[in-house]
Amino acid sequence: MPELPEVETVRRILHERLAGRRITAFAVGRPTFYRLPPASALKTLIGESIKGFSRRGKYLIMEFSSGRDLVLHLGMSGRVTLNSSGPHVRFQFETGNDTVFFHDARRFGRVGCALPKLGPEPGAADGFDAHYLRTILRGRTGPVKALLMDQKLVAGLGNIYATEALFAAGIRPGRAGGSLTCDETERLVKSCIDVLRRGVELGGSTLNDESFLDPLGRPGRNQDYVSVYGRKMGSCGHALKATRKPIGGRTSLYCPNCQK
DNA sequence: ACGAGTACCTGGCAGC
DNA sequence: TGCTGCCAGGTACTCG
Repeated sequence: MPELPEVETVRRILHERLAGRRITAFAVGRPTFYRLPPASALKTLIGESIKGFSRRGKYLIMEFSSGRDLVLHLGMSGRVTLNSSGPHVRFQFETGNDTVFFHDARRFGRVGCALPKLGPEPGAADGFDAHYLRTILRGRTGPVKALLMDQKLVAGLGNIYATEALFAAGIRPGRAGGSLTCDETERLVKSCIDVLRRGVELGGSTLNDESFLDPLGRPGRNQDYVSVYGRKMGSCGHALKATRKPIGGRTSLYCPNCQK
């Protein structure tokens, strides 16, 4: 499922390939997302020139020279492909010699949505530091993993990277946010930045069947460096456990030996 | 303000 | 083999 590194991988490829191009056609598939601008609104993008692609958290932003933006969220099964169609195409557009397809089997993706309020991004010069993390965790009784995945507090982390960051910092996912020591908070800041940076450098994570592929159909390489997520044994050599209660509605893995 | 729960959706897979 | 039913997960919503 696309988190910050996967979305950034998509952004880089689309930007490099499509910046400066003009939209010549736009088509909407069926059934579409339950939230998508009407086809008539999308059709008004025909003739617009693509200034480039930017990103905020997990949101991909298509910027036009006219000043208009189209905000895209890939949900958990969204994919963008260049010149390669397939099932579950929700919309597509043509520009130059390329056709860009937006696929989404589970239809959790969104298009044209307004960018919501998002927290700072780990690794960006954005204010995500130990002071900030201490401030948002102070007094919180909810599990630290749920807080890390709350996009209003921290932008970009989903289940995979939050799981990995907590493992790297030696902190159990179910710990109350407010229970972290200063030392743990500092370790967690560093590990969030590290796991996301490595994910971006390696072109995202392509786990077994939850296959992320970039717009050119290439898998990421970060899965070879995943320590916990989707594994039975951690990279530390210990058997992993799932938290008794799901966190934020999803199962959470940790190493009972290395994470306190 | 906070935390917990649920709807949204469907491919894939475990279990019978 | 073929069926059922459950699980995965990001966001937005409701409820206490």
